[in-house]
Amino acid sequence: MIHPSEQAEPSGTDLSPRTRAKREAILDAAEKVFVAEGYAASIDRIAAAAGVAKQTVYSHFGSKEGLFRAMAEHSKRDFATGLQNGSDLRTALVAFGTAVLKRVLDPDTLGMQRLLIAQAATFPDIARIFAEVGPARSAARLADLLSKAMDDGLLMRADATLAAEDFLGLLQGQRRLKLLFGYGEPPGEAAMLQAAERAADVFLRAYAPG
Amino acid sequence: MIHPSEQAEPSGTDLSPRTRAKREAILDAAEKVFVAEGYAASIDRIAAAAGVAKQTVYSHFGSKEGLFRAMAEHSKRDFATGLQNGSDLRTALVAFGTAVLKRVLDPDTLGMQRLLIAQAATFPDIARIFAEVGPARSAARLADLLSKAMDDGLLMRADATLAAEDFLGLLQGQRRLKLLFGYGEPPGEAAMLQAAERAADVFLRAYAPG
DNA sequence: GTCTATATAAAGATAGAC
DNA sequence: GTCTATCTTTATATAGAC
Repeated sequence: MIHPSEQAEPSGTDLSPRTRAKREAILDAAEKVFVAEGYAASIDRIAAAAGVAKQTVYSHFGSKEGLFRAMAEHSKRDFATGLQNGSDLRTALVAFGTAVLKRVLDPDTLGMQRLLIAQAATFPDIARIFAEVGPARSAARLADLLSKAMDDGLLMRADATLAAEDFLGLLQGQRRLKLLFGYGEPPGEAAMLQAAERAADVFLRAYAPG
Repeated sequence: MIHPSEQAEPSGTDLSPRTRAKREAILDAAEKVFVAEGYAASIDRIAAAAGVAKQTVYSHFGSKEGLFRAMAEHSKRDFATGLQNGSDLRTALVAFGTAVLKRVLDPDTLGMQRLLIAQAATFPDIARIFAEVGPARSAARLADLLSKAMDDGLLMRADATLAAEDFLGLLQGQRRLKLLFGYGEPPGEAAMLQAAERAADVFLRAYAPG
């Protein structure tokens, strides 16, 4: 049951502007409605939210599963977190940590995380891809930074990948999990900065050279 | 729409053994089927898995929501993690850490976690209760232990609650999250022990006294 | 309390006109 | 490509007999 529209990013250039606009509207509506109501959300509601007919949704995406996959793909853009070089280690860690928290604790992002976790058993590949593009990529960049810091004698010698895991663990603590369970409120900017500073300090104590 | 059977643990003693047995069978089946298929699972399937008629499910729990709540309540039993005193600090941390990992990374438990996270928006109270009974209670006990260790000069003076968060963060890293997303395989006993030892070592370095 | 049989509503998916 | 109208299946929930 492979539908031509179910391929990865099929929205090439051979579509009229009007068609492209509708396609985008459907994907945006799907993201909003799926996040709000889960996979149980009906195509009817998504079509209504997008301002199109239900059949238009099926013309574009073939099935509910096709729409879901396209939506996940569509919302995957720029999920990794950058890393600024040049500054001293603590500053870089704090900046990186704040950026990560800002992304993973954002209410909308949390909704998408819940949705993907909920469907992890049904669509294993989708959630997996998300897990790879998000945390894994950030962790790899961080490991690079830490590895260089070890070379420079700023940190004790250790497995840089594990050290990166440690920093991310310290950074997020149980907060992200709790928020996924709906427990507690998302922290503001100030609280996120504070958490990143605390994580950096604890991490630097643990990995102090000598 | 309050149904008498939707109260907390209504299965008192005023039920025949046969009735109680069916009730238990339904709750067990509900746990299994809900975890496997999500909240989208049909009452039909649950009734079939329990070996009872659909109507029997409704007699006991009134509605799908009532059944879901009762199931969550039912599966909540003994979710907190014990803590052994007496041994030295590192040993206690490793034992505690291993016990926590064994619980939160267990495949069945992960399924329940996914289910509750998926329904966090629909039934905020349920997921919240789970978050409280599980991690929060364990964290509180750990904080007690750490507080005493600080009094004894085994750790530097610090906020014990935050220190407990740090240890739990180091312990779980990104592994729990990744598993929730369906990424990677659950670790075996040896890997969990190793992770707990690593977390303990990093933590003790970060919180070394003086 | 427990079963079989049924009412009713809603959702995924399709047909056919423009 | 997009719409309106419709088919078909399945799910929640209920009625009534034992």
